[in-house]
Amino acid sequence: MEKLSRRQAEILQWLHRYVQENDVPPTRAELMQAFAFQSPNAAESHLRTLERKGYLQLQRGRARGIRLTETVQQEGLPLVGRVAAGQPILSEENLESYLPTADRLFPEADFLLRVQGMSMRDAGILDGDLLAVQRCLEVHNGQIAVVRLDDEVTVKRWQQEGERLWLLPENPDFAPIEVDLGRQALSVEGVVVGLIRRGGKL
Amino acid sequence: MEKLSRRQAEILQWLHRYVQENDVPPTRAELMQAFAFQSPNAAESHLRTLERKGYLQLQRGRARGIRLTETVQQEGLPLVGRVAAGQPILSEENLESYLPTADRLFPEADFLLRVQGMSMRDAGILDGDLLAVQRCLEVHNGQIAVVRLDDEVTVKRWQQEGERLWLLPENPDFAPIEVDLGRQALSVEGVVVGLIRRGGKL
DNA sequence: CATAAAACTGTATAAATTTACAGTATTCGA
DNA sequence: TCGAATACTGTAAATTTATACAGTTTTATG
Repeated sequence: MEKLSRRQAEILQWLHRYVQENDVPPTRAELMQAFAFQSPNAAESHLRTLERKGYLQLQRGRARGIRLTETVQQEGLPLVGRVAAGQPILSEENLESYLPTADRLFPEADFLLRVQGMSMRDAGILDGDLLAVQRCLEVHNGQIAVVRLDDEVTVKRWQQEGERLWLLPENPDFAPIEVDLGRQALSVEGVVVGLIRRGGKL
Repeated sequence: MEKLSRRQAEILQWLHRYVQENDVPPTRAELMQAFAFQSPNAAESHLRTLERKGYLQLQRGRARGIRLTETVQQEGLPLVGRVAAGQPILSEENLESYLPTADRLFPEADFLLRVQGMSMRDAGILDGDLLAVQRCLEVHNGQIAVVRLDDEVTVKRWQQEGERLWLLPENPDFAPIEVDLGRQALSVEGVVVGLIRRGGKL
């Protein structure tokens, strides 16, 4: 979406608050008053600009016919299922669905990942759970990380000492993975900041 | 709130849908068209009636100045923390806070309960987790139930054979609880239908 | 530096919208 | 059965609102 000038962003923000508070979008005159414009056309042209840039939609010939575009209102989080080899984790192929409103519960999260397997059982992470993941470059010891190793995405607890990294499962049936960061390619997809479990198997 | 006639309810419902779909309340003329009235005053007087009965608020002299009263729109779920003895689980005293939008993730749930203790660890339920609970009267074997026993609220897996009930923890460090339904008072608060875990200890 | 876009003033008017007034027929509770 | 409330028709302003047109000044941007 095309970038907004400072003034335009200011006006868009005001529009949001106005609708929030009044349940009705404002008129040109009201926008004019709020910003102390001397002309209704100042309001009009700002609205036209915001429409052109895709932030709202004007319904011609209707009083207060201003529709704020969805994307600005609430986003939700994309849900990543089975991760295809070689694909970026948030690519179309991996997108299983989309949970609206999930971003409200986990404001820091960037996406949700469906857990496969029981290797983190003792950390309270079961097969089928959805992990809220925040993208990041660095992981601190003790955090649970989502990493890609040999084109496989895995969730493990991070334990690093210099170049030596252990990816620790939380289940005695699984063995820790040892990684030499100097030799092996490993990419960090993010850290786990939350969990959602839904439905039947409970 | 004063009762609505069939026609009035019909109109209120239409108003709700209209706002939902258009982000703007309708004009008298639009309401008139939708119901095939021959006069805008039919719309006007219906709106006045609905206002008098408290279902909406008309902003005089403003185009589309119709505010629908915030009906108890089940937005979000109440979060129950420590449950006080003798109090109904959803009473004011027990309400810790309120998670807006959580109802979207767990449509069947009636409230959230903060878990205390590790007795359900092996079911992936850890101390501090939030359980989405659906109120119900009956629990089936194998479901995880929220029950009140001797004025204490506890979360356990349900295993019943006739009058004999076992409340099974999912952690070898805890002992099962045996209940004789004929003798002991036990009230079912609901069954677990989901789980939310947030933040740091991950 | 030229040119476009941004950010306005100022005026005017057509169209949209609210809202008052004057009725009629029907239903419903007391 | 009587009055009030419901559910409308029909008309006509008064007011609100959108929006076109004609400008000016400032700020980015290639």
